[in-house]
Amino acid sequence: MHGRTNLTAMRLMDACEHLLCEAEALEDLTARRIAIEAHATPSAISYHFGSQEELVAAVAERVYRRLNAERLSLLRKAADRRAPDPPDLDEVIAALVGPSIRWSLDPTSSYPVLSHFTSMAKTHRERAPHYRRIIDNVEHHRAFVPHLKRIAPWLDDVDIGWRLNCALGIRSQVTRSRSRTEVLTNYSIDLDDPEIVIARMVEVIAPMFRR
Amino acid sequence: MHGRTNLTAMRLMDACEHLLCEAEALEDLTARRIAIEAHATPSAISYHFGSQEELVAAVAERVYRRLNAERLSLLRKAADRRAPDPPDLDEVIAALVGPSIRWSLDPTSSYPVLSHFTSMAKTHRERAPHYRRIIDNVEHHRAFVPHLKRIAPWLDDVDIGWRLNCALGIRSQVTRSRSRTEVLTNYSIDLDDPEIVIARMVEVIAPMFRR
DNA sequence: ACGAATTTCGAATGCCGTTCGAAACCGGTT
DNA sequence: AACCGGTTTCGAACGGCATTCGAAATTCGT
Repeated sequence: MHGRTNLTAMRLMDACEHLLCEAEALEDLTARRIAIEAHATPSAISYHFGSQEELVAAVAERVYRRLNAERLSLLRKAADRRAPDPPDLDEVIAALVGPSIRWSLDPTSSYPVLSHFTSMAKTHRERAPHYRRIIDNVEHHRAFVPHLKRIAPWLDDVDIGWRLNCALGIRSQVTRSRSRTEVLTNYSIDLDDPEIVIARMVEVIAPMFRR
Repeated sequence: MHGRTNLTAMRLMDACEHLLCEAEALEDLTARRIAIEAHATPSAISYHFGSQEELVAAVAERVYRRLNAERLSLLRKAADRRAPDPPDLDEVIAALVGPSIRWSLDPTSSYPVLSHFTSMAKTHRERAPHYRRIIDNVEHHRAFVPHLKRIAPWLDDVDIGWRLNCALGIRSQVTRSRSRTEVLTNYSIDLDDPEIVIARMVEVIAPMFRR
């Protein structure tokens, strides 16, 4: 009953993810198109997920898990490399923002799902539980706190969290407001090269954690 | 013909602005509701603006102008206070992000128009000319470049533009992802006090412009 | 006061997401 | 092999949406 382990439920999620990646704008995603691509009918979406909104949320959650796994893996690697000393600050920052940057520039990644999802959360009521469950989930960001605290022991948890939040804002600006970033930097930075962009971000974020 | 200096065109813009401020989500804004509030019919929107989208864009542009005027006024004030010496860095940053922060916390301001507008630009095709005209307009940001360059002469235009862009990302994060900011800072910062928030932002942005 | 141009209106169009009852399908029991 | 309850699929609705368009109404220069 209403299971999402069902075969067509899976096909609906895959179709939705694929369409979200291809879609230039969120309005290109319609229940009818998803259904056709999944060889099902629009009512299957309501049946298995309750609504199209919740289908997208389920897909976004799946993609988020993949991205966060990559982030945490890089963080662990950075911590292990220097253990038992504190990890390298630049490396930690790169672990935080790197995966998003690389995904957003990789045309084969599912990054568009995430940007479409957050804009959908704003278009519909953001307070809805199936949105908050995903948006307010910051466990994967909290994992960075203890490491950053070892690097900058003079900052307390609030300071660290605030700086983390600022770093995420910078990342969003770069991944989501590309045209603005281009104009402000006079088209002089190669925004297609993830490593250049990450280095630029580290250059700006690292000083937040230094005296 | 299709003029937006018309009386009902004005009433449509006012109604649209008002509804956008009240609206919890963008989906609450419908052509019918706008028309009712403006004592007109939905077709009046198409007639005067071409589409609902373009009506919202026109309203957003109007609000943007008010916000940017405030920003530039603060910047000028900061420059004048120290002339002919370079202005105070903290004051320049406060001029850049302050108005947005204050507006976003002032329930009587039209700030919701701007956040709804940017999320609408993402929902519909972002490349459409009436979006780019507004989003890519960064003249009011460019005005900050020469002042920042005097403060940090070792940075070139690209560095300054990049840091400006990062500062704007931080601002967006704080104004638009409030619940995330709250969680990451353990609810320990009073996000309702604009001056506290601005001080926190200066604390993080200023180091970008120091050696 | 007339006529052309501008503005308003209301019905119709074609989308959209979702609902709902009937049909189809499935695995386990007689 | 026939049956059956639970699960899934389907297709025809429904109401709401933005927009179009021709006809009515209004405005304004003459």
